[in-house]
Amino acid sequence: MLELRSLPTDCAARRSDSVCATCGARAFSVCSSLGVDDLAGLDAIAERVSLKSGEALIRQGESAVHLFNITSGSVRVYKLLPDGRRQITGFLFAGDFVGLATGQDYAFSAEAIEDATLCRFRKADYRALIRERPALETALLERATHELAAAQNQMLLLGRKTAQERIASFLLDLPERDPIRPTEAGHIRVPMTRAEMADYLGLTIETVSRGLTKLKTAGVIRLLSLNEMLVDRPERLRAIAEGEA
Amino acid sequence: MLELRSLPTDCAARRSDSVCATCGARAFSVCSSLGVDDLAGLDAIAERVSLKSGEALIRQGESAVHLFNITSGSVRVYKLLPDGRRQITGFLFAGDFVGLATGQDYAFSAEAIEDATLCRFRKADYRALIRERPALETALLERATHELAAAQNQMLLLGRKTAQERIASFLLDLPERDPIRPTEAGHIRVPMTRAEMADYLGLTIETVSRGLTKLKTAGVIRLLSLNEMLVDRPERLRAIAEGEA
DNA sequence: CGGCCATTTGATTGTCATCAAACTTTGTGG
DNA sequence: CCACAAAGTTTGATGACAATCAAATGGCCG
Repeated sequence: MLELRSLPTDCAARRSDSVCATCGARAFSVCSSLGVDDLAGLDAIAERVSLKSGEALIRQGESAVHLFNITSGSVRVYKLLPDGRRQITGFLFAGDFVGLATGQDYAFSAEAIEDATLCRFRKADYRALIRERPALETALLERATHELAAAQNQMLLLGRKTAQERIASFLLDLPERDPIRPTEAGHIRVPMTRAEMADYLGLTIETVSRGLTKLKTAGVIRLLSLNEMLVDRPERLRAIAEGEA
Repeated sequence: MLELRSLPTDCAARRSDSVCATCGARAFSVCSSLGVDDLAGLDAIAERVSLKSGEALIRQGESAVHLFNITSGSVRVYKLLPDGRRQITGFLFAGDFVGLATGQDYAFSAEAIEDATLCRFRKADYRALIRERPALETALLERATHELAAAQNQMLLLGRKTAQERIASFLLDLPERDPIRPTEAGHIRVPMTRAEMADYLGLTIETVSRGLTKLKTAGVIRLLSLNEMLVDRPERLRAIAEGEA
């Protein structure tokens, strides 16, 4: 199911968010995403993985042997209850890591929500590498604490915000997480479906749809297509997200 | 407001969860909590802090100069919405760190929910120390990833579980987070109020109270006092928590 | 063009919040 | 040690927001 190729060695040289000529990946590479200059060691232990929309890279309960860094595309991370209820705990984009958590088995699943490319590492290899490169570990710790802060925000959203507030918050957060910046300001790329938004926001599809319609009717946003929105009144959106309306 | 004393140097030697003769702290010390042997350097930059129940150690929005490790007692970490709605993002106990997140200002508040003692570090000092001791950073990264996994569980709880499932989940998780183990199995120490439980579970006080009463009526738990419970049917509690009932 | 799936819109229901009051525990001072 | 006040908790009645059930519309791909 996973299409594998070896990682071109000069990928370590990529620092910008432009296209990499060798491996064709858009956006950030592992190296640039960590802000570390010389990570030649990473190439040696990395495999390149291509996923089509919907394909899984991590399955809850399986042995946690790999660790991934997203090169392009988007990924959903989620947990399931026995009866099938799903909570998406995060959307990940180019530059993000998946599977860092220690532990015998994966405690979550991860799937591409659009075609994606990734770098794959064996955890054992990666741990060995880290021992020689403290800068790598520092960068990872910084990332982990950022993710923890984001997780706390999401808990506030899920525990205490109304449906309308959750939707507004989501529209504000999404563009600053996604490294693919659209040309126009206020333009939001929405690579996920309504069902995925709902499972991320702790709502149903219908409530998400109604909430977006309400924002549209209020003149706060425009729905350019199912996957593209335009924020006409960002200050209004911000006020709604914080419950000040 | 904060009572400060210098940290006795031999605190670094503590490895068990017993009482420290020198500084009087119960449970884990910084050192034992990280599983690192020789952390003499930490003592040099640590201050000892005592808090009475309700006192704050971190205030949302203030400059993030300090970092804490809890020596004894319990702490609530929370975020507020402008209109006062509160989400408690976690309860912390002896051995836990608070304030690791990078960033100019604290993005949350933290207060003691019962009398507590802590070790306080200046972030700048602590960063300098880390540079010389990679083992410390490794331990912190491990902790951070554990906390991330816990945060994902909490998102599942807040986004997709019913009131009854949330309460059952909470009663199952609490004892394994709290290092103070009661003598009897199935005995749960509940150092927080119903209001705090509610703000952690995304519910109201009334719903929490009703849920506990329901568990009691069903013969799943007994309420020994407001702050002590006994689980009579753990398998039942687990089934409820996972939505299998 | 037709079929399928995702999304939107509408009607109704249910769970939990809100409002309200009684009860219990805790701490304080006489 | 008891009496009282204050805070926290439980229990009850009602209401609101979002879920569920249901149907129509719209977009996409063969």
